[in-house]
Amino acid sequence: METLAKQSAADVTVCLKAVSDPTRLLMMKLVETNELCVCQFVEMFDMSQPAISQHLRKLKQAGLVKENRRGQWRFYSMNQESVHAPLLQNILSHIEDTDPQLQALRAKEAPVVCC
Amino acid sequence: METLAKQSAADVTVCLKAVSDPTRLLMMKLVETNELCVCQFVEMFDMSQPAISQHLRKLKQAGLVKENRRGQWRFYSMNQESVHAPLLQNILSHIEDTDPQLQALRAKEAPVVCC
DNA sequence: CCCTTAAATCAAAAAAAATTGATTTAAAAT
DNA sequence: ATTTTAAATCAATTTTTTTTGATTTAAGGG
Repeated sequence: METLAKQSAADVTVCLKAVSDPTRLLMMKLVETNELCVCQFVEMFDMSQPAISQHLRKLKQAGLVKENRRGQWRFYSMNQESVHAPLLQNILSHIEDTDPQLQALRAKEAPVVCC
Repeated sequence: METLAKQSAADVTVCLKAVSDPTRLLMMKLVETNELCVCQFVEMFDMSQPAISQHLRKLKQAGLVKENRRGQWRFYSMNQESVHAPLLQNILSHIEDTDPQLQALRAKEAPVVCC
């Protein structure tokens, strides 16, 4: 059961550019099911807060994630309403769940103390 | 009927990086069915020969295309044996055939005089 | 052989993307 | 109101990617 939503080549490029960075691809994989806040990304990826924010900004600009403010935190999750959602899901489905990088990130996800 | 070949996130990134450039994405779409030589790409995309060669090099390094030498010409076509082929096909299937850029390129394809 | 042609390679320049440190915004809690 | 905390934004720097012009390689044809 696959939605084969077609788009222009230019649109596909927007999606691919957003997700062709290893950090952002993994971010999308994490956010496919979960909702995560910025501080969690910072801990998991061991990156500076502005760097994470910039990556999230690119994902948001491409329409791939949606932002959810709750208190002082901002949670990000996959934007299922996006034109890119079918293509993106498709791409993400090619990443094996046993991927070491992905598993390392998920291992860090639990013990987060913030938010 | 879809082969859902899974790969590591790092592998997926290799494929996405190769194809996240508008020129290279369209190159792959053209080469999905056809075999094209360098001089044809140069004419169709109206780009310098070294620029085209560099793009083809990236596609080849990622394993997305295969090279076929015939006389003084080199023909490129999609490498179906690649680990990335299933993902790539999937991505390409999201581009509509009515895409204006794609159609403009295909219109230029016929009157090529070289090779 | 020499000349032509196709296309790769190379080094340099230009353009685009990522990262950083500092600052700002804004929500909550005191 | 003031302080704290989360995260965005900004400007500057660094890194990566793309493009260019020149050169090289190699296949054919005379």
